[in-house]
Formats: sequence, structure tokens, C-alpha cells
Amino acid sequence: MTHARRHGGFRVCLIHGKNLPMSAIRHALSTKREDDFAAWYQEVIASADMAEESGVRGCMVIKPWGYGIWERMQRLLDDRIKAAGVQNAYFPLFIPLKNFEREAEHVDGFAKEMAVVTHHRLIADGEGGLIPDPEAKLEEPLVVRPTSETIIGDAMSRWIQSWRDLPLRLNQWANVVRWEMRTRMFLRTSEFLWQEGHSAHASAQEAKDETMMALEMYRAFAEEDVALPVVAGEKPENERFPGAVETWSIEAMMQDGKALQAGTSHYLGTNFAHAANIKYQNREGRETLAHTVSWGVSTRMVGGLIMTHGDDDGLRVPPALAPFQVVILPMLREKPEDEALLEYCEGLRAAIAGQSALGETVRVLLDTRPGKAAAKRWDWVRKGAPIIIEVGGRDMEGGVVSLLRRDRLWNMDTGKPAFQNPDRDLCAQSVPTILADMQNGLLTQARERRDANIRRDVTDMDALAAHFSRDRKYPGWVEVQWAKPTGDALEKVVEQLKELRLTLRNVPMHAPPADGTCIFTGEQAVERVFVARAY
RNA sequence: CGGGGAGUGGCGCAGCCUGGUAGCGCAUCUGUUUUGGGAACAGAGGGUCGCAGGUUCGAAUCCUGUCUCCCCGACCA
Repeated sequence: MTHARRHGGFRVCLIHGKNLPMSAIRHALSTKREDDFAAWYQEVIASADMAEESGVRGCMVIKPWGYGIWERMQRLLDDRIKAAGVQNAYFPLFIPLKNFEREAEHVDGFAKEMAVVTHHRLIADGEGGLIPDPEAKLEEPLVVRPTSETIIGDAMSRWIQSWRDLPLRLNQWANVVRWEMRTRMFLRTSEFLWQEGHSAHASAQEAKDETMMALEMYRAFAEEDVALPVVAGEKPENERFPGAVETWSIEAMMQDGKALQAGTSHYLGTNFAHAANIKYQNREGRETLAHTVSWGVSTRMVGGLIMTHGDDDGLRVPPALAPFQVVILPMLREKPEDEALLEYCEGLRAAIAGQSALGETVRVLLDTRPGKAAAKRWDWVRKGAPIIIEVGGRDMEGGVVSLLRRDRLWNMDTGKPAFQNPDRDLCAQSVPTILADMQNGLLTQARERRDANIRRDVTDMDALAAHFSRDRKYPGWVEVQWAKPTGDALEKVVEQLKELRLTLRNVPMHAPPADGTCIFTGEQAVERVFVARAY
């Protein structure tokens, strides 16, 4: 009985958030989350004008609104990276094939998904087409980078001679290519945009500290900027980055209960230093291998934002990331009185632009494109602009405006948009408060939803299988206790989970110590680990 | 890569089985009337039917190949 009730509770909690009178409301999207989450996700992207298919396998065109959100992420994360003392640099797109041959695990991990450049010229095929010129075959093929450990390692080996050269801490913003079997916009594309941090250190401890520094930076970025509650923890051995000694991640719960790995930080030990010959003379004059670290966050974070904050009316962009936080829509009539209205709106725009919210100048757009305000309103609702302000002649006469908060879109009594009508000047002053409240509210809402959908009382495999049975639409996550098996024993566990379409996510950092038995082996448990379906 | 589905104006689809001048809805443009709120009416523009071959007097339609997208798996920092 508890089960049935919980199940019902989960569905309401995961998708609706609140019990709205759904039937009375005409939503801005045609697909609801609870009806078809995957179709809903794609409709949000299309109707918010974020991205579209390109015709090139697995590659997308990121449109201004989607790219604007990514640029905001870049800005805020880059500020954090620089504040941590890491410097930006740029390394080549092409990596010599032989670089990958030096680290066995690394090549195993990536060989199956690499794009390779083999020719440097095209010639006519005699039938109106072009083919790679057989005469222009490269001596050594070039790999389009799937990640840059090996080429940055080359540079590090040249730049590091002495212990005085350490630590060397770099970051690059770049695109990478991984020839994935199955792609989904933003979540897994053949080409994606990211930042990759790379550092070399004198000691294992210092390198591990850097690994944790990056992980904590990601946690703060996710929660404070993206309003994405995450669990930071260590990945189990089988989920490690190829060639890493330790892989840490931040994991977020999407509204369908699946887990999304939203950022990773790897302690690479001396594996890559050995492969790339990153050595230095220590204070005693002895040649020593450096310890290296890498960490990355990608455009996948945009997908996580959509699946965390989107609703049945489209996207909701957290104010910190919104390219425009406030959009003003004058109700233009193509008549002489438009001029006075525009002047009134311009006054509002200037007043809002003079405000500062979340530590930055408020980003406000006065949308004067021709068209009806009501039609444009729904465009901005679907795009997820935090505050939409409509202004008509009657507002102007009364010295007020019509303000709509994207996080409180509907008046649940009337089933209509929940407009407020503040005084124009008070409205401008209240914008920073509203934006801060919304940023905070989105995080709180997502965190409560996540916490309500984590179970910690599952102690045997039958109960686990029941919890994740096929008729459970959105089962969320389960935190289990385990004996941390390794090698073949771990493989067996992974196989068991695979049959349930489940994966091990991570071992949360701040969990209470284990006090039970291992759900997989029955031995004394040593720690807790999250089990979930994953993207 | 395995199984399933689909590519036809910007978007969503019908037509294909049974070959014979390319259609519908939304969107767009123009005009009129409206308009405190996701307008109505009238008219108009826009497609070599994913691409390449083949069969045929004639191909969106039949055949072969190929590319792309979606779903389920497998795969996946």
C-alpha cells in the first residue's frame, strides 16, 4: 500500500510539482511531460528556438537562444575557473594518431568513437562529385580530438622541466567529437562544446586536491548558477574515465527520475604523465613523473537545465543564465499613440537596466518587433524568459505595467496567465528581488523533487527489481549500501544491474557511514552508492 | 551496430497499396474589419516529394542503393 501511494506521489511530485487544474489551462506546448517525456524534451528545444538538427549525423545547430544560455554558462564557469587561478589556453583540434597509442586504457575507451582525418585534398571523381585524392593521403592519420589529455600532455612534457614549473594549471574552451551510436540534442551529440581543465602536480596529494577543487567548483556552479541540485561523489571503478585512477562526478536528477552526469573530474595518477613523458627534476635533482588531473563540463548541461526546469509551457531559464532576464512587450497598434507607449516602455527599460541582480546588471530586452503582444508573449514563455512585462495604453494611463513571472505563470483559479499590475517605477525596483527569488525557487523546487524521489530503504535485490519494475514510470534513484566489490565481482554486479536497465551512479561524498550489508553480496557494507537509470 | 518507425512548401501531415499536371491544416505575405490580449474574413506566394541510380511513354507512387531523423536495445567521461 505504501508502494502504491508512493508511486502516485512520485508522479505528481516529479512532473507536476503542484496539482494544477490541468484541464482548464491551455498550455503553450502540445506535448506534456507526463505523456511522453522524450517528445516533450524535443518540443521544448524546437519551440524555444534553442537548436535544430543540422543534417550532419549527430550534430546540431545551436540557435541564438540556446547558444546564449551556453554563453552565460561559459561566462559564469569561466569566472570561477579564473578565480581558482587556472589559465585559459588553446590546443589543436587534430591529434596525431600515435598519441592515442601510448595509453592503452585511454585508446580502448575512445577507439570505437573517433573521427579520423586521412586526406588533405579532394579531386573530381569525373562524375560531377568530389572524392579524397588518393595521392593526398596523410602519412599519419589525424584524430579529431575526443578529449585533449594526450595533446596537452605533449605540451606539458615540453613546458615542465623543474619542480618550479609545477603546478601547471590550464583550461581550454573547445569543441570535441565522439562518434556516438545514438545521439540526443544537447545530451549526447557527435560534436559538443565544453571546457576541459588539465593540470600537472608534483605530488599525488596535490593532484587529488585539485581534483576535488574542480568537483566543488562544478557543484557550486551547478547549484548556484544553473539551479541544478547535484550529488557530488566518486564514480565506481567500472565508470571511470579511460586511463583515470579516480573519477568523480556531479549527478543530477531529471524530471523523469533519470540521472544525468553533469560534470566530471579525474585524478589521472601518473598514467598520462608516463605516456606523454611529463617529468620534472625535484628538489633533490631526481627525475620524477608528474601527477595529472582533468575535468570537464559540456553543453550537456543545457540538456540538464531543460529536463530539470522545463514545464508544460516550455523552458524556464534560471535568471542567472537567461540571456534576457526581462522582456518588455509593448502592445503596439500601428497607430500614432504607439509613440507615447514606446516612450513609456523605454523609460521602463532604462529603469530596469539600471538595476543590478544576482551581482550583475539586469539584462532587459524591449521587444519592438512588429506583431501582437500576446503572440510574442507565448514565444517568450516557451523560451523561458524569467519576467515578461506587457504594457498597453491602459497600463500607461494608470502608470502601471502587466508583469508575468515565468515560475508562477498560471492563476490557478481562472486558468489564465497570472499577471500582476505593479506601478511602473516600483516594478523596476522589484525586478532584482523577483529574479533572486526565482533563482532560489527553481533550485529549491528541483532539490525537493530530487529528495522526494530518493529511496534509502532498499536492502535486497528483489526489492530493488520491484522498485524499478517496468510499470513504474518514474522510479527515481535508490541509494544502496555495498561492499565496494572490484574486478570480476564488480563486473557481476554491473551485469545484474544491466538486466534491470540500471547503472551505478556515484558514491556520495557526504553520506553517513555504511551500517548494513551489501545489497549485492550480503557482505558487510563499506559505503553507499546511488543506483538509477541514466542518460 | 541489431530491431521498429519516418523523410512530401517554414512546421505538422494526407496522397503511395492500384504509376497519369502535388494536396490539406498551421505559419507567411497583401487587403479589410477588429483588438486589454494566443483575432476574423478574403485573396496571394511558396514544394524538381531526402539523395543517387533503375523500370516505364510517364515515377512522390514500383525496384536497388545511400544519407538523415525518431523510438527500443547494445554502446557511452
